[in-house]
Amino acid sequence: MKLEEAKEEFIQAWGALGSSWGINRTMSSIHALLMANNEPLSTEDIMAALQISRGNANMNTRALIEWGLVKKHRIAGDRKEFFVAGKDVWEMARQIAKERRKRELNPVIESLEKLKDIEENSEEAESFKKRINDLHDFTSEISGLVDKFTRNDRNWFYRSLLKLLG
Amino acid sequence: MKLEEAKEEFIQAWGALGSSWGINRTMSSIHALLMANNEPLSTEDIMAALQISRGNANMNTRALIEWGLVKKHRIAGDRKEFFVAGKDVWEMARQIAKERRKRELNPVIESLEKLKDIEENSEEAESFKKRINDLHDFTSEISGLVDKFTRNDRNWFYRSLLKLLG
DNA sequence: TTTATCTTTCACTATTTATTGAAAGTTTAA
DNA sequence: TTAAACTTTCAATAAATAGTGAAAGATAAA
Repeated sequence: MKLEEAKEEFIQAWGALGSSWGINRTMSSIHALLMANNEPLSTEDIMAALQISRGNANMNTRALIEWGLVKKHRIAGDRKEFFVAGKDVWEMARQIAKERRKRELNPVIESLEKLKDIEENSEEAESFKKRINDLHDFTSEISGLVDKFTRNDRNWFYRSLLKLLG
Repeated sequence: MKLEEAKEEFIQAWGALGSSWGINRTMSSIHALLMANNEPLSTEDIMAALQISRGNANMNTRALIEWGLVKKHRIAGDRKEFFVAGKDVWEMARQIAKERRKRELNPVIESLEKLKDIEENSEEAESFKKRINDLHDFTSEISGLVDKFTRNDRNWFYRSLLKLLG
């Protein structure tokens, strides 16, 4: 397979993965494009490579920066902004986990906490309370795991995982 | 808080979580509705509770059954089908992990494998190959972990997790 | 069989989400 | 300052996704 062809397929595959994870296709395509290219790319490069509008390119590079997956990069003597993707896969995973915990897990945990105090004591109410409690315990556990994962250095989780899977 | 109020809020929260995970809102609302109710519910019950059409209720209960999150339940002397959600949170998590691995992780791993054989040897190609390799290693590792999680009994993963976090 | 009851399908419609592009805003070199 | 170079915003539009409901398809009691 030729390099350029491989890059295109990679952008496709990564874009598809993103959209099944609630991340929009363009955002993950830009991420893939930047991962596939070592040199920093400008907004114009991105527009040309993915055939998208300036507004779209701008919004999504900014989102990637917010997620901590991409960094701005200045090139001396050029006024344009350039973008580069982080190079470390584990660091990338950590950033994604961190964002998603913040956006998705935390709100659900909060909701579940609010739902804990139900004034009724019927059998039905007790059974509902139990489920809510189980869910709360579970999501808190996962949240704690993700937190440890995002806080620790790269090797910590990797070593533990190898031990776990060994 | 009153029980009925709590149920409604739970359905809301679970629906919102689902949609940020690429699962449609109705599907996760039905799931929440069934989790909130011990007794089996019929399609009509679901239609009434969530104010949705028959077609929609049918499609999404079927999807939940495919995902292994909900089971059909027959009530003697009644021709209607009733539905119940599984009661065990860990079992639920395992089913979701299993489905998502199949639908999302596996295709990406396949793509990455195909991308490994690039005929070029330029510096750029080598660097791209390295990234693809790193990603492949990472996704395979995660896939392996998820696989162990889905195959083993509830306590295995829980114990491993505690060890990992200890 | 027949027929009443229940389930599934699917073309159409509604809703939600993503994208565009032009105008407004910002920055910096001269 | 000014004005060229670049970035951001946002109302309008397009595209994707979800939902409806009526009709067709099953199923099973009589």
